[in-house]
Amino acid sequence: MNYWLFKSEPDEYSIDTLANEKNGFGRWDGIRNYQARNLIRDKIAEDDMVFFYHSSCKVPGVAGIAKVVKPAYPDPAQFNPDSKYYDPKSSQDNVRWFCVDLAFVEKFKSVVSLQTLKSIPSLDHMVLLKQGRLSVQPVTKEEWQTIVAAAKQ
DNA sequence: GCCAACGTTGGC
DNA sequence: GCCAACGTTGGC
Repeated sequence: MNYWLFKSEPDEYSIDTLANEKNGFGRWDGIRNYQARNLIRDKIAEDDMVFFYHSSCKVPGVAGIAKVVKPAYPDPAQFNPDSKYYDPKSSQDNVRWFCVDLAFVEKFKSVVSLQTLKSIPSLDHMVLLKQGRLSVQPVTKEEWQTIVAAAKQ
């Protein structure tokens, strides 16, 4: 079982949005970056655990936990001309983009802010702090446990 | 709103 | 295959 961090702008889709999904899961679509695509297509499996990160907002940071309930499948938005995620270069027999389904697990009492993450020395090498822009990224077990512990304080 | 740090595109 | 121009992300 592996750990990941997924970023979302809470104005678009927040941990509360996921928690309130009627069917109990939400589709994580709209990934249009090859590095992120390769991770979800090739590495992310059912039951993997995900930190839900809020970006581009007042207090950026980890807002809670989700879980992968369906591994990678073709993102329908790439075929939909009305979607902002439409990709004319994609086709059914040449699928470019993939999505996964996530289920809500837990919302932290308060966001573990980016500022807090930066202040924890053992997180120095986190991808989040090294490569700020990647929207889907791996988290080590140690990093996972450190951040969960910080959330419980 | 600014801007650094990327990623992508397309001419050559 | 190089690289300039452009686009995007995301913290501040």
